[in-house]
Amino acid sequence: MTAGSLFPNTLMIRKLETIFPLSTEEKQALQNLPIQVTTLKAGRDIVRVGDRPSQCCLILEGFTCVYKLTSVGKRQIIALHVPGDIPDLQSLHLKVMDNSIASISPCTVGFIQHEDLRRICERYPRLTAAFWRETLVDASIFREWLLNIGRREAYTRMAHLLCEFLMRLKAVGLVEDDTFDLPITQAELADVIGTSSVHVNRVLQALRGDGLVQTKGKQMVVPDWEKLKEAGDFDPLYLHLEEAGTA
Amino acid sequence: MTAGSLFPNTLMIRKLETIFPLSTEEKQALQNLPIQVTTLKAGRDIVRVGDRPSQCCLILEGFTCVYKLTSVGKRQIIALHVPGDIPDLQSLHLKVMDNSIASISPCTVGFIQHEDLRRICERYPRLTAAFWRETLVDASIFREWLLNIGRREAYTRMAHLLCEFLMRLKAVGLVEDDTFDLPITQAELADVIGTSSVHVNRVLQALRGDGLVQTKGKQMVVPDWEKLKEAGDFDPLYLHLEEAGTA
DNA sequence: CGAGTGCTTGACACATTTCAATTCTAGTGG
DNA sequence: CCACTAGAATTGAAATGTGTCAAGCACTCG
Repeated sequence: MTAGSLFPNTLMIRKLETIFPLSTEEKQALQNLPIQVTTLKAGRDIVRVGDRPSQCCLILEGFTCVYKLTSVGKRQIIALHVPGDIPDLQSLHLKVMDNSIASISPCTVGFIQHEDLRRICERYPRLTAAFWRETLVDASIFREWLLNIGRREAYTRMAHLLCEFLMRLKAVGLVEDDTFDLPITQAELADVIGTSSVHVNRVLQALRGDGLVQTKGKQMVVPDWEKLKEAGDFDPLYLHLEEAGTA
Repeated sequence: MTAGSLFPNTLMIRKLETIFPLSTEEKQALQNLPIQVTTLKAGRDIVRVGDRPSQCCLILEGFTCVYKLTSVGKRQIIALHVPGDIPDLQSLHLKVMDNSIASISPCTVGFIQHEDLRRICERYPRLTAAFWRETLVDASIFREWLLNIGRREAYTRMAHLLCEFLMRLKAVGLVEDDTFDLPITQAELADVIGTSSVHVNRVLQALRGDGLVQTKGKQMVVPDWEKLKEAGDFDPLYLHLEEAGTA
């Protein structure tokens, strides 16, 4: 699963291209973007609240999360990002970070300078649109998470999250036989769905008991996609994957 | 409070201009945007999930909300919008609406065709940036709401919401003497902060009892901003108002 | 003045949190 | 290769925030 090892930017190109085909020139421009690749252990901050970054961070391998803290130290994970995502693309236009970003699993990430991104956006307006759209899909996921956390109970929330993960990982080729890696701790899952880790544990047991998921260590198996979808009240519309290629 | 009555677009221009000054040409282009103005009663849908709009909706007067429904009919309000906002700007790049938008109070709204917006974005890249930024601020608010709903209890959530409202309404000149109109039902407030209307009622009583807000009908008075801020665990960073004009 | 809608209140049910202890697991160094 | 250990998962029991139900009250508007 060493996605995009030859050219780190390939992952990003493939993803942007699912929206509308890119010209050779546009692809070339993306391919030539200078990118500085780094590896990280799990649980390391990549960007912090209050930072004024001059670069964006492209996930190449592993998982990262966007999180915020309450003044009493409670953590809410706002978003999970998988290879191909740019979790702080917003920083291109919002000077100060209003959230932190951390690695959840060991990660490879690449940093791209804002100025370089701005340059190719100026030259290729369609790339601007593509990047803009990326941030809009992120926002759409936030909206669904708000519904999920605000109006569904923990069992459903968790099922919903698993559905989303399955679909998003499938989209980047990280699912085989309804099985995917979920290198994330129960305490972290709790921070995602806004409950306690104890409750996450119980909810996962219930889901397993109902035959909706099986766990093999860090691996998740979804034996019955339709059943999980129903349990999670899941409609993939908000991921805006369908409309890809319909430009 | 008939904001922007002469030229409906003026409101939008004023808001975009808080980010960086616009050239006469850019302002002219915005001013000339064809816009179709309509008035609405409270509680009317403006756009619905599944729609594929060919226009965006600019709020001129009144309040609107973005909402989503659970399959069992529970509603979560994802966002509240005030005059000057464009709640479905996302539709410029996401074909299918993943949420609905409704008026909360009687409203005046203006519709702007996507093609017109696209045209001036092509011609004036800085306007693209400005619109993009608008959607990024929306997303930032989603993030804060996720923290709010996921990790704070109802009392704090409500205080936080009031803080946000006060600041956002101040930014568009709709606050006088720490007083602002909140033409929104308790049931709707419940849908905003993800609780029941009964609980909203009790929480509001508690806030009043603690001297954090006073209510005069539909009006809200905030006698002690610092105290409310603390009660709401509120830090305005996420609204990205400060950095305006620092271009 | 009636009617409807929104607000308020009380009592009870229940999902979820918190605390605390125990078991399991993976990674480390000897 | 095994003992050791820190972190993660699991379990139980009690505390609590919040939802639900149901009824009464109070506006507002025609």
